[in-house]
Order: sequence, then C-alpha cells, then structure tokens
Amino acid sequence: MKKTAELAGDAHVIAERIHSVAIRLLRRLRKTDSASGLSGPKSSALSVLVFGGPQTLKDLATAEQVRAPTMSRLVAELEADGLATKTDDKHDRRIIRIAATAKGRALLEAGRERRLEVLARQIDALSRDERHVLQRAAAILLWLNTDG
Amino acid sequence: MKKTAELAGDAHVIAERIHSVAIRLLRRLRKTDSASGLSGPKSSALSVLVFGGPQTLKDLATAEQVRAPTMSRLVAELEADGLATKTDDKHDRRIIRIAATAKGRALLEAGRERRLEVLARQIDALSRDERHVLQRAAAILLWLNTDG
DNA sequence: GTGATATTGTTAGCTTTGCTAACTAACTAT
DNA sequence: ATAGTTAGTTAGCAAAGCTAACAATATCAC
Repeated sequence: MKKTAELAGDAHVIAERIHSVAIRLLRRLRKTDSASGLSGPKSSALSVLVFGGPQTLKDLATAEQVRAPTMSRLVAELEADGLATKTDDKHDRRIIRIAATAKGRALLEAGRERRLEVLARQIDALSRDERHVLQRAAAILLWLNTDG
Repeated sequence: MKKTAELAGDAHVIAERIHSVAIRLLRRLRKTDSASGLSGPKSSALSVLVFGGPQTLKDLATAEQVRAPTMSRLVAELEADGLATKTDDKHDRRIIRIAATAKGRALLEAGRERRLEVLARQIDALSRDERHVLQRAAAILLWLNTDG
C-alpha cells in the first residue's frame, strides 16, 4: 500500500534522472544549434508554425510554454529574418496571425536536420528495442506535459 | 539494408520528439525552481557535488557540460550563499577543490524534492510498465550523452 | 636551472532567453 | 457609455551561456 503523502522512492529517482538527462541533452544540442543560424527557441517556434499552421501569438506562446512578451520578441526576430509573417485578422483587430514563410520552412528543414543529426545517428545505432523505449518515453512525457 | 548516409525515418522522428519533449519539460520545471531559491543549473551543480563528492572546477564544468567561466560563476554564487566551499589543493596550487556544505546538502534535499514534486507525482501515477519505460529511456539517453 | 608550453581558474564583456510591469488598442457585456 | 477583459508591445531586469584575455602554477625540453 502506498501512502499518498510519500511517493514510492522510484518516482522521485526517475523524476530526478529524467530531469538530469533533459538538462544535459539540451545543453548538448544547443551547441550544434548555432551552426544552422537558428537558435533552439526560434526553430522550435518556427516548427510549431510549419507543422501546426498559422497561429495567434498567444496560441504560439502557449504551445511553447512561454509568456507573450517572450514570444513577441522571438516572432519579431523571425520576421526580421524573413522566416515568418504577421498579418492582421479582419474580424478581431487585436489579433495577429503568424505564419511561416517558404524561406522559413526551407531553413527549418535544413536546420532541424543538421541540429538533430548527431542525436538521430546515435538513436539509429541503438537496437530496435531501445528505439522503441525512447519512442514510448517521449509519448509518455509529452502526455505528462500537456494533459497530466 | 540501411544506407549510412540516410538514416531510417524512425531515428529522426524520435530525435525530434525527444528534443521537443525535453524543451517543454525543462521549461515547466524551471517555473517551480524559483520557489526553492535554487535555480536549475545551481541545484544541478550542487547535486553533482553532493552525490559525486568534492570536485575540481574543471571536472564540475565537464560533468555539467558547461565551460569553465560559467561554472566559475555558479560556484562563486553557491559559495556566496554558503552552499559550497572552495579549498586550495596542497599539491597543485592551480586547483581548487569544491565541496558542498551541510547547508548545501540540506537545501538540495528540500529544493530538489519541491522542484520535482509535481513530476514525481505524475510519474508515480503511471503504470508500473510506464515507469519502467521512463527509467530505461533515462538510462539510454544518459549513455548517449556521455559515452555515445 | 631556465625557458617554452600546458593547464587551471578568473575577469570582463557580450548574447540569448526568459520574466514582470505598464501600456495601447480593441472587443464584450452591462 | 462605461467598465472590464483580452491581445500584443515596449521597457527594463536577471540568469546562464559563450569567447577572449589574463594570472598563476606545473611540466617538459634542453
């Protein structure tokens, strides 16, 4: 029987390891980021635009779990680089629709590939079973982050 | 037969998802960090000191995958807060030994628990099988980050 | 021994990314 | 009409990363 006030030691240890691994993973990926000229947060936002279609600034901020001012600046920078556009909504003039440009899509493809290349190769070298574990883990964590 | 120049689509997709999930996970954890007064990078470094014993600044920087100046500042801040100490090495006077203080250990325990509390609870609510998947995934990713 | 080279850590200064507070503009409801 | 809410921006701050340049110490070649 598990107490509610005290979780199984398991859960804490796993949480700790997941946290630790995530920190190190991102620090490693950030390095190669710079090669593509597109930073992590920018490529992540651009990715949402490319795969999720045009978005409101607020939706984009929510999707990226970032505050509006932060996203406002990121979008401004993407726009300055010609990677995204902002267009006014006709029905609600407070709203702006943010969309990826063709250039943005192209750069994302190239940048993304390059940035994750090393990791992808490492994952490819794993056994089928290990790849499956990572795939399931990603799904579980995604779920925890959104619905949990 | 797999080409070497072109990985199985699988690997790229998994890499992408892992990356995406890691970004969101850390952004989420950072929020609760502030409650303990100990930021993510600091608690991570302190954790290395507590569980790995006294370390050289360089070793600490390497362990945390960070450059020396970055770790130098983090350690200075930990020291200012009375969470770590720096002592000179007798045999090699270029080296400093960095160790966690009792206060540092105590704060780490408390802070760490609080920071990862939500995640730990979520993990605890998963099935035994799902927890096992996360555990294995963490081990695999740790290995990729260090030895791979 | 001495001079060149390595290594360790620090300082200074920059960039990026996040935040909150305060504001404007526009929509909604009473 | 007016009060409140929502969307986005601007300004200003802090944290955490980096490189470049430097001081101090070790080590190695000779």
